[in-house]
Amino acid sequence: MLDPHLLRTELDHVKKELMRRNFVLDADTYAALETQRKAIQITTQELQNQRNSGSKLIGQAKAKGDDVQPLMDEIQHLGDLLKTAETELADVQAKMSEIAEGIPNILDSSVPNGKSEEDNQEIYRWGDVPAFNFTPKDHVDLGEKLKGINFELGVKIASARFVVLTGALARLQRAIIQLMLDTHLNDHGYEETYVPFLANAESLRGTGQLPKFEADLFKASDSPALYLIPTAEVPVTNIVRDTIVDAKALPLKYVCHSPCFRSEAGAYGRDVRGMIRQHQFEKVELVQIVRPEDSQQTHEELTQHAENILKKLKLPYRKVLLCAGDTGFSSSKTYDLEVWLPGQGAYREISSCSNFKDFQARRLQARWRNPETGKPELVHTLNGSGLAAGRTLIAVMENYQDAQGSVRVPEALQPYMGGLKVIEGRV
RNA sequence: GGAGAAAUGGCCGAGCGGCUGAAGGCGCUCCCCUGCUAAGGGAGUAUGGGCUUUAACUCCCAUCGAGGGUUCGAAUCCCUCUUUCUCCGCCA
Repeated sequence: MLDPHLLRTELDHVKKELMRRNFVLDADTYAALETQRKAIQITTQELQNQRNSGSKLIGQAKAKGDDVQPLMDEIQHLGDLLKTAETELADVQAKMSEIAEGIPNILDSSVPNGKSEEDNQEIYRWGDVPAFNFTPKDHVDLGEKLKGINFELGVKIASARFVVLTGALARLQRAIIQLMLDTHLNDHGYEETYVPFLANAESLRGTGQLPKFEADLFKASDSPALYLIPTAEVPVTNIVRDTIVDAKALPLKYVCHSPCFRSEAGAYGRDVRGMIRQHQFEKVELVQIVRPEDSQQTHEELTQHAENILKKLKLPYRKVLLCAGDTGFSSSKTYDLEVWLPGQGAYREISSCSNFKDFQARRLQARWRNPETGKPELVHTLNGSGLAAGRTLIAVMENYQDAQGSVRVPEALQPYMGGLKVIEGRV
């Protein structure tokens, strides 16, 4: 959510900023509501004031034993007026917050203009794209040959966009997750967390998935309303909802492995082959809660932490700064890390690292006590995949394949595979 | 799942329908005092909004788990919900 103060005082500026996202803010409607709100709030509070002071007089008169009836007659009628005013006020406020909750974050000034992924800005590439003296297979063919990835079983047990992993490949995914967790714990100083995989509406509202993107979620229960988490960002960031964090405790650095569930409602026909786009996938998520002045720097560091995993696995990737049109609703600035997939001959997203600044914090009422002002102030929140485990598995398979269709185990993963160096096809 | 009890500031804890945004204690901050320490004395110590076309102060409004209701007036009375605790049952 944006600062209501900003919406009040610099509405035109906000509108102009949001144009970069192709988001059209109905400023006139909002401004009209704001004018109404102000007027109604003033009358409401004036009425409340009259009632309060009148009631106080009655109390005092009663204590003295005076006749109270005339006073009571005087303020009795206020009740109805107040009720009307209060209802009207609540109504206007509800309308305003409905609009406000649907407004995306203002982009950082460093975010380039652009409409779609094509306008994203490549920052740099890392690693050498492997040269094969044979035609590299994609992970679907490799997985079939290695008898470790089975999409038919996913369909049988659940539906399309689910998968069953077995044997060494299932273990390889777990090894990848272990490597990531250990790296973030030991090298990057994160704290491991274990969280609910179902989240309530309030939590999802806090991180920005609700109310606007309910269609992307799986709802698991109606009362209470619970949703399968689309990312660990939701439960982990909500750790600080409605809290005032001690300044000395910042930054909070959490790492969390979790499954993620996405309905992929808008993705019919996209990435139907393979496990690029699944309803359920594993991810290791990094979340940081920081002082506002630190978030810019933290964003760079957090992205670096995700990159370090790719480097440990020696997977070629590129770092991309998302353009205005491709940056997510809650984010002010996002770097994507895209890993090279030989099977597709393309770079594909494997991590997304975002600085939300105070956008989520305001929805979450996540604050810290600034020692300089002594006042509670909003924190900044950031997160990034470090990394998506399913896609990492794919990337390892495709980049480490040989002509026989076997997959070498990257050195960094061998300790987690009981020393196994090569995954070979089996009968 | 059944029965009962409870929910008040950073924490503990009081609170008869009116003078209670809230006693008292602890903690914390500042000041005073005493070589140091300990002890002692004094003052202060919730959040959000009205609120910006200077800001601060004063002022006004809201908030005692949440939401409704009764009333001129609710922390206090009534209803619903949530959560926590105790006992029973069930369970990895």
